[in-house]
Amino acid sequence: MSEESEKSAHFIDQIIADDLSSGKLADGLQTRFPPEPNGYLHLGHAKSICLNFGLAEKYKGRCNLRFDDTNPDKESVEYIEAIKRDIRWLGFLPNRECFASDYFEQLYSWALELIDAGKAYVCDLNAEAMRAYRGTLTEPGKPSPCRDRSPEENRALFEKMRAGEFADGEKILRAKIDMAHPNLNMRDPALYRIRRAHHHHTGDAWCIYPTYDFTHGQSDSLEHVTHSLCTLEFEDHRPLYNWFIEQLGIFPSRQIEFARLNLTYTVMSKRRLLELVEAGHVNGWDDPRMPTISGIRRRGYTPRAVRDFCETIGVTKFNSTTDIALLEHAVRNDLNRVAQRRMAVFEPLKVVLTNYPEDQEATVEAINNPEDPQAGVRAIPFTKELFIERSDFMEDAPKKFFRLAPGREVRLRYAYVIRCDEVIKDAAGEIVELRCHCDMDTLGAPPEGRKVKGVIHWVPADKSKSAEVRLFDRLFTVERPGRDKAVPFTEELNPESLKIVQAMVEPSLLQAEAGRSFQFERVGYFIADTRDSEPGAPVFNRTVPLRDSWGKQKG
RNA sequence: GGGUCCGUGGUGUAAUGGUAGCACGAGAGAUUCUGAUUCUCUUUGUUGGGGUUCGAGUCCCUACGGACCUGCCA
Repeated sequence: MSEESEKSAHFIDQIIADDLSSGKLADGLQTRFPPEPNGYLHLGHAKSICLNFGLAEKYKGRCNLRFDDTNPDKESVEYIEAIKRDIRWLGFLPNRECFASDYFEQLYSWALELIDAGKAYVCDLNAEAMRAYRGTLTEPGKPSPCRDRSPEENRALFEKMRAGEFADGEKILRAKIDMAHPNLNMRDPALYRIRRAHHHHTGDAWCIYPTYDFTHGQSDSLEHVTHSLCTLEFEDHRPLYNWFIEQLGIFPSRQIEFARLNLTYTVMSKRRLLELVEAGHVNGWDDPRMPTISGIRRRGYTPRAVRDFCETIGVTKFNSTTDIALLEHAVRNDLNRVAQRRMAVFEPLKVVLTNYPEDQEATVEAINNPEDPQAGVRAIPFTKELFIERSDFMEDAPKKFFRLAPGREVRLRYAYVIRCDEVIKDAAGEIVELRCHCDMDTLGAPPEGRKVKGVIHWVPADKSKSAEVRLFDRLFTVERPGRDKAVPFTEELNPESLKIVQAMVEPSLLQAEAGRSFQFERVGYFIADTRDSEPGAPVFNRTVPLRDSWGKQKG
C-alpha cells in the first residue's frame, strides 16, 4: 500500500523525481512497457512491468502497453493475448494499448524526410556484403558504393521498395551517419528491409518493415514517453535513439537503461525458453517449471508475491544474478497469510488405534488458517485406522526425533496423542502397520503429567482419497545454466525437476476448486492445477516446500 | 591495439563527501497442537594501488575483474 514511500528510491526513480520537481515534465510522467509479441512474458518482464507501471502509479503518470511488432516473421496474436493476460494478472492496467505497427505510415514519411535531407540512402549491398563493409570492433568500416546516391534517386528507389518492385532482401534503406564510428550501431544502420510477410496487425499492407532502431524511439516520441526504460544491452543504441529524435526534431523521450533480471537455476531469455518448449523439455510455455509468468501462475505463485519480489530486487545498472531463494521467500510469505491449511500424506503408513472404538462416526475440528481467523474451521473424519507419513516413524529414533517411535508418543494434529506399542512387518521385513494406543483424554487438551513435543499430520484410512500431486524442483542442476558456452544449456537440465506422485488427502480436498492454493501442513504450498484438474478430481502442483530445519539438519 | 557500462557480506540492495544499514540465506536460542509461522541473537562486505579532502563506499587517476556491442532480431 504505502510501502513505496518507505523504500529508498532507485536511480531511475530519482531521475524522475528530479525531472518532476524541476518542472521538466509538463504533462507528467509517461512510461511504456514495450514487449515484442514473439514469446511469453517471463520474470524478467515482470521486473520491467513493475518498474514501468509502478513508477506511473507512484507519480500519477501513465504507462502504455505497446507491442513492438516490427518483425512479422516471429510474431503472432497468440503471444499478444498471452501478454495482455499476464499483465492483467499482475494487476496492472495499461493507460493505452498501442502497436508500433500503427505508426508505420508516419515512420515511412519520416524515412522520406531523412532521405530528402541526405541523411538516408537506399543500399544494394546484400547482408553478407554489408557485414564486410561494416568493419569490426577494432577497425573502421568502409562506405557502401551506394552511399552517395542523390536524394532524388533515393526517394524514387525507396518508393519502389514500398511498391513492391524489388525482391525480398534486394535493397535496404540505411541511415547515413559515420562508417568509422566506434559504436557499430552508428555505421549506417539499417532502417527498412524488404520482407513479404503477413503481419498479424497490418495484414499485407506492407512489404517493407522498419527496424527496431528506426521504430522504437519514434514510437516513444509519438506517445510522448518521457522516460523510456530498457535493459542494459540497449545502451549502445542510445546514441542512435537520440540521433533520430534530433534529426527529426520530434518529442525528446529519454532512454535509461537498467540491468535485466537473472535468477539462479533457471534461464531467462526468450530464445532459450522457446527452445525448451519446442524441444519438448517442458510441457509448453505455462509449464509450472518455467520462469514465465504463465508458468509460475500455474505453479501457484501469486501476483502479490511477484510484485513483492520485484520490489525486493531493486533496480540498478549492476549485472547481477538473484538467488531464487528470494523469490521463494516472497511466495511463502504471501501464501502463509492467505492459504488455507489441509492435510495430505505422501507416503502412507497405516496406524491402527487399538483402543479406539470400531465404528465410531467421529470428526475433529481443524483450523483453516491460523494466520487468518476469518478462514474458520472444518471437520475431518477421525477413525480407528489412519495413515501417517512413513518418514514420521523411526524404529531406532535418535533423541532429537520428535515424532513417532516404539514406546514414544506423538500428537496427531488437531486430534489425540498416540503411543506406538507395536510394529508390524511383512515377510520382507518391511514395516506395514503400527499399532498404537490413543489417549482419549487429549483431544484439545494437553496430556496428563508429560509433555509431547511432536505433532504429525495424518488422514483417516478409509475416508481419505488419492490425488495426483506434481512435485516440482529446480529446472536446472547448476546455478547459472549456459554459463559455460561449451556445454549446451539443455544438458544442464535437472532430470528430476518433475515427479508425479499420488497422495492420500483429507476428503474436503476433493472439492478443491482449480486455482486455489493450500498449505499441506508440514509439507508445503500446493495449488489445484488450472489445466488438469477435473471436478471432484483435483491435480495438485507443489508451489514451494515449507522451510524445513529438520530435513536440513539430517542432510 | 576499439567503444560503452558496471564492481558494497554467500546473494540482492541502501548509504546522494560525515556512525557501512536492510532483506534473503546460513548458524544459535525462545515460543509453538505445523521441526512452519513469529521473536531474539550471531556471522560475513566497500576489488587492489595512488591522489583530492579535516573526513572518501561516494570525487579524480590507475590497475584488475565482469557485462554488452561486428542481425536486413528486439
